[in-house]
Amino acid sequence: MSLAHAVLTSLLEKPSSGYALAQRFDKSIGYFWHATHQQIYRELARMEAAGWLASRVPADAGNTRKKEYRVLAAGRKELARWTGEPSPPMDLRDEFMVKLRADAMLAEVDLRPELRRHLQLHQDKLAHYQSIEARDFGAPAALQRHARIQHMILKKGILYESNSIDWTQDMLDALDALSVPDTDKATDTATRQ
Amino acid sequence: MSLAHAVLTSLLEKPSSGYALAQRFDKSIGYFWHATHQQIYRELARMEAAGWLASRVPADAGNTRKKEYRVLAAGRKELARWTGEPSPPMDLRDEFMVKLRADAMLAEVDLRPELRRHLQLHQDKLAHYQSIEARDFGAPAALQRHARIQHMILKKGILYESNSIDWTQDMLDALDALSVPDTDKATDTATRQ
DNA sequence: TTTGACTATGCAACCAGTTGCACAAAAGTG
DNA sequence: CACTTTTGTGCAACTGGTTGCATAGTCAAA
Repeated sequence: MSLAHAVLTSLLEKPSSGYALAQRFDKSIGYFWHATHQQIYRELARMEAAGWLASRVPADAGNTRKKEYRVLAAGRKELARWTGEPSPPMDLRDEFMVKLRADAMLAEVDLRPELRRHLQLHQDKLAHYQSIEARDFGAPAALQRHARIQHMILKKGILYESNSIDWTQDMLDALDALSVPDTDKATDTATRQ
Repeated sequence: MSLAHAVLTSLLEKPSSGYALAQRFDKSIGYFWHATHQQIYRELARMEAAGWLASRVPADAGNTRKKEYRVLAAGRKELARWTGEPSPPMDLRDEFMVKLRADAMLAEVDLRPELRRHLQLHQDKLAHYQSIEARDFGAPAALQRHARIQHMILKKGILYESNSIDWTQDMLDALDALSVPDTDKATDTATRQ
């Protein structure tokens, strides 16, 4: 169970309502752990029942059902415990790679338009990350521990996107090279591995 | 549903039993789409029911329950259809990044041993990918379409691992710098491994 | 010859994540 | 004033993935 811990971390950074949490999730921890509002509400309810969180009606609630959650000592302790556990290495689960591999066998679809679309998405995301970097980590001073670590995490995202841009471009070039040449329709098969 | 399509692709590359498929999965398509034997058997049963696959008892079955599956025209068609659909960009889901971020707030656990463990795992995986590359894609000739594409996919894995190695090393250096107070620079070369 | 490792398939229960829907107050817009 | 959008919470059903267990034949070594 680690959505719970992602939520705990986010709440530790700033006590919030479920809604605000869902919003924030998409643009910080959500880079490495996406979640829908449904999942978040469900986890908040569970964790409150487990005594990891407490909720209160915030000042700006009006007469809405808005609730603000904060982390209790038990939640903090659980988060520390979990943080010390070993993690499995991230599993890449890239649907598009499967499609490319399928197309390597079938050669029926031109995947270049989709590659170009992905290229654009990666470029947008990179630009977005870089603007966050400039805004939040531009000053070379102010290097507190938590800021340093968060900066490194953001850098991982930046690295990943740059990487993806380069690779996608190479893949496009390779497909161009394959589709231009005059002949050789090698579709059949018997592969290794 | 895309485990089904990953299985179709793999079967298209080579008709196999569920067991063999599960084995192979771990070292080819499995780099980008992991699955347990349970999932694979379940998908095979579903797809056979849907008429995408046919099974037969292979010659080397003895009197075991071994079955060999192959892709039928309907399965091929479905795979082509799916391949043409747009894919969502891969979602990174990295538990360890969440832990780092939690530790940025808590500062209770030393995550460097775990980082070193991950560094080793990435290095092993990179070495493994590179040995596959040397074995299967070493010859600069023989560049058939499907081999070119598969090589590019492998390269994506290589790029990702190199990337991860660099970043993990940087993160270790950053944590070293943070844990040694006041003495600027002293740790520069101390931790290179 | 029994034990253990490996090949091979599968059921059942569970847990996590997704989707569709519904409700309701607040704030902005024509 | 009516209308839409945004903020905010939540249930129910479903799908996909994981875990534990059960079964059974083959093969090699103790």
